[in-house]
Amino acid sequence: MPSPRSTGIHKNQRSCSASSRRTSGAKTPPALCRSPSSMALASPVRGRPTVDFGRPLPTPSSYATSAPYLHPSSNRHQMTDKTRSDRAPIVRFAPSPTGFLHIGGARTALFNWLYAKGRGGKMLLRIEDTDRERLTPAAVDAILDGLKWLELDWTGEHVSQFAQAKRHREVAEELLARGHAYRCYLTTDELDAMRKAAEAEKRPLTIRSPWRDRDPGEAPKGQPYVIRLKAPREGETVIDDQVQGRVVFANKELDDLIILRSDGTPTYNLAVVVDDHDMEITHVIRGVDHLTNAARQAQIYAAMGWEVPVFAHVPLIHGPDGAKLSKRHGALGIEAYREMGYLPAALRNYLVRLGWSHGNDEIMSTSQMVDWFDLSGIGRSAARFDFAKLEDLNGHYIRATSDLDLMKRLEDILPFVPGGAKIVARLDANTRAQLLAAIPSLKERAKTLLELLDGAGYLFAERPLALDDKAVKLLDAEARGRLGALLPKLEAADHWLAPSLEEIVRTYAEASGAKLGKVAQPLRAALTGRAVSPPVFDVMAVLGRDEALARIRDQAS
RNA sequence: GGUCCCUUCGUCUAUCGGUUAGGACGCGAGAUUUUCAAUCUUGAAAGACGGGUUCGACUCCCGUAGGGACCGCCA
Repeated sequence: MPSPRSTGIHKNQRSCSASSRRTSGAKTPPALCRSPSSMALASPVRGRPTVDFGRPLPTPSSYATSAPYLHPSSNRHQMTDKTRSDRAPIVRFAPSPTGFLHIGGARTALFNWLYAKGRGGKMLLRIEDTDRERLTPAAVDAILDGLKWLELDWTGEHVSQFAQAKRHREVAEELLARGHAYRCYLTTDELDAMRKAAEAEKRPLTIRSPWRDRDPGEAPKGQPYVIRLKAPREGETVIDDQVQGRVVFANKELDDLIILRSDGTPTYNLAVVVDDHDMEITHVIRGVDHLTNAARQAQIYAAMGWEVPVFAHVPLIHGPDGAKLSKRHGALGIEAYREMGYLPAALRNYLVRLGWSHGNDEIMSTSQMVDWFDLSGIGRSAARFDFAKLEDLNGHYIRATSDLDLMKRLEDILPFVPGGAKIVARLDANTRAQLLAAIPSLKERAKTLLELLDGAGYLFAERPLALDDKAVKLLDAEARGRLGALLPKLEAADHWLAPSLEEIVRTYAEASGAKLGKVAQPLRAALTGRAVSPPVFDVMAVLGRDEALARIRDQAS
């Protein structure tokens, strides 16, 4: 649905209407649109009415009832919200180190980074490594390298979630002590049986542990247990999401999530909540695949009486066929894009426009992105990855990059690209200077650094040149004869520069009654071994007098 | 299956309930041209479907269809 999100005003009108389900509107302080609809639903515990447990809860562990009722006409909600949105945001990028940094993660990081940068805030980096079995140490480096290559910086050192396990356990214990959690002695066998039964009866599985209300004294001594959150069974948990709008979950659909495993380690949802709270994260910007987690996390926040951060769940990136990004498509590590010859600025530009827009702006500098980026510009539908558009953008950025910078990028990727090692071996002061001189004409026609390198192939070719099929066709007897006639004129050139060489060739072509193409194409074939290349006069100039003449001589008759 | 989300040219998207529905990529044609690009001009190309609300709906509501996410002692 093309939802009206261009102006915060409109969105607010929408969200404040009684019929609307959505309450987002990041362009204006969220508080402004909270007034009638969400105020009444708001949990009065804290300023932010993100968690709503609706009607009074049956259990003593009721979260909402412990706090004093706040009359909707009070402006405290707005005050609190205002305070928060005026504060510089602290966001985080929190990848799990199970593999490389993929394209979706890169965009999430970008969005976080832009949001923080544009508001004087900061982005923190947290590695979600609580699952020790799936942890790959190399993955942490891959992620760090990927972010660095994309030029997305973060504040301070990256932190390990696992390192906080003790703190997570403390919070679980605190929840237990305060009656917001319980020890559950359900065995995996019992759990499996419940799953199978649910499947057989074709009813949804919602785990209802009998230990929730059992006397802890009945607990079997020495038997392993997990700690589950005593989640509310009635009412609703609502996420006021800056992208997804107001998303309501019926509490009866959510089961008591495990917060501490039987081995005493914290689970993801607990760890995330504790860390986000401790790191004073104000805005959680992540993929929609975490939307249901947000509901569960909101329950933990509520149980602890902590302030819930602003949530923004961004849609996922799909492959070209509309299905989830797989390894066959673009689910490559970010380093793969580097090795395919894409520029970080181009990738950033491409990624920022995937799911987010600023009017009709397509090509934008990083500082413009920082100025313009806003949560309200993010759409709700998934976007497909389109290499053609990325290539186009990359071409723009290649042309806009200075020759020296391009040279540097080229040398950076040379060790990784096919055939790169050979070029590296031949790079010396002389060839490097030649390459640099060739870049202006090369970058005009390259969409990736790889294409640029391919175009530079003539520089590193050795005599006698190998000719491709089209070049062979170009160099027929007539053409070779022309080259023979042209050769002495070129040898007599006063200056070996493109304009003077062009002058000589044009004069010859006119005198011999041939179209310029009839001379230029054979020249190109002789000089580069191909039918396609940068302008021949530039090629000659870059090659230098001796090499160019020698190559022509090789083919002339 | 349950819960939640989504649906404008092939793709990314714009659109304050009133527009000949705009832009970008890609595709076609032309100009330019020593090739290929680049550049310029130009063409084709979209509101999933069905109801409602309204003087008026791509826009708001409901339904249908299609797509996606989640449903672990993974993150």
